[in-house]
Amino acid sequence: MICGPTAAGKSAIAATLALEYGATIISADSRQIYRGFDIGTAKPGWNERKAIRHEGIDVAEPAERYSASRWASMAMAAIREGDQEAAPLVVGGTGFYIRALFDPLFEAPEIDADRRKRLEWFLNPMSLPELRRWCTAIDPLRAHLGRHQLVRSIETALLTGTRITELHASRGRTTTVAPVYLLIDPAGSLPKRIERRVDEMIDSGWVDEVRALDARVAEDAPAWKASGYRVMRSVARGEMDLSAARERIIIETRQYAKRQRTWFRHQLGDAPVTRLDPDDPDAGAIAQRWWKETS
RNA sequence: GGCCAGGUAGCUCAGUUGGUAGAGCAGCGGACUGAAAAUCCGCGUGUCGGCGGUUCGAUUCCGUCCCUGGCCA
Repeated sequence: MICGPTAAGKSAIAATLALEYGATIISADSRQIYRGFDIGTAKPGWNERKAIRHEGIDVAEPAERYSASRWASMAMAAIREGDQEAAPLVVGGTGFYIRALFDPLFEAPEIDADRRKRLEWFLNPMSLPELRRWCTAIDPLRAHLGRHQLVRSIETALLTGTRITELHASRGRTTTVAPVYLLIDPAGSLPKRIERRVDEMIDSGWVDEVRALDARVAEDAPAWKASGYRVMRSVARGEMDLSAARERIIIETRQYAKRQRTWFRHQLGDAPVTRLDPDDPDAGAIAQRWWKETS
């Protein structure tokens, strides 16, 4: 399990290990799942994908709403199918997905699509404080969360008759794999790395990619939520100039990396964590040692 | 050189009819159980350009100097 903030250099380290030991890489990245969103999500190139087996990339259409549980079952299947010679390397920055793999989500009761749609019709126009009030009444332990979580809490409680809070409590743990983390985080050089990577993306034709996507992908498709893509879309449409967009995207990416760091600081549980600074001259050796201890 | 407009938080600016100041953005910390690159929550002392003066008290008024932009020479 290799994790860390965006642009930290995870994939280079993962690729080295995967090549050397013939491991499969399972991408734990909620944006690389979308077909066509390549440059801005920093997908591995074709050569790399030819040399190393990758799972979890290009598995959904841009307009599809994906989910952590869907990712987790895909990843679990890939782990089971994989040959036993080399353990697969789960690598990515989507902490929530990774946690869903090792610490399974609660069993969600089926919700009737029609009823759900009708309820969302009612809930979606509500202001945040209003949603909060509803959630306080229905499932108070979740009333401090964000908009999406509030809606889901209310939906689940109303349409299944059971609160998410209760579903958590009653969930049976079915963990079959235990994570061993290699946390990659360049202490001070992350902002520079982010800046460099955004420039590389722009140089590789990101604007053209976005222009083509804009022509065929619905404006509100989930894939557009990948950071930078909405800003790039304004550039493609001539509403913003490239240098302003560049600044904005660098900021967005930094903010995302910060949220990732917060996640990895607190949400990894009791699992063993090896820290690796990619700027450390011994980085390669540390990665090797980590792999050997893991296998 | 003269005239005008400015100099307040990292940035863009607001404000104080004299009682030492606050927004947005940035930044920092946090939450997170089927949308997670998402969605949310919390955090603001800064020689109010420098030095003098008036005043019980000046970032605010006066003088002077410095800096920036514009116009005129």
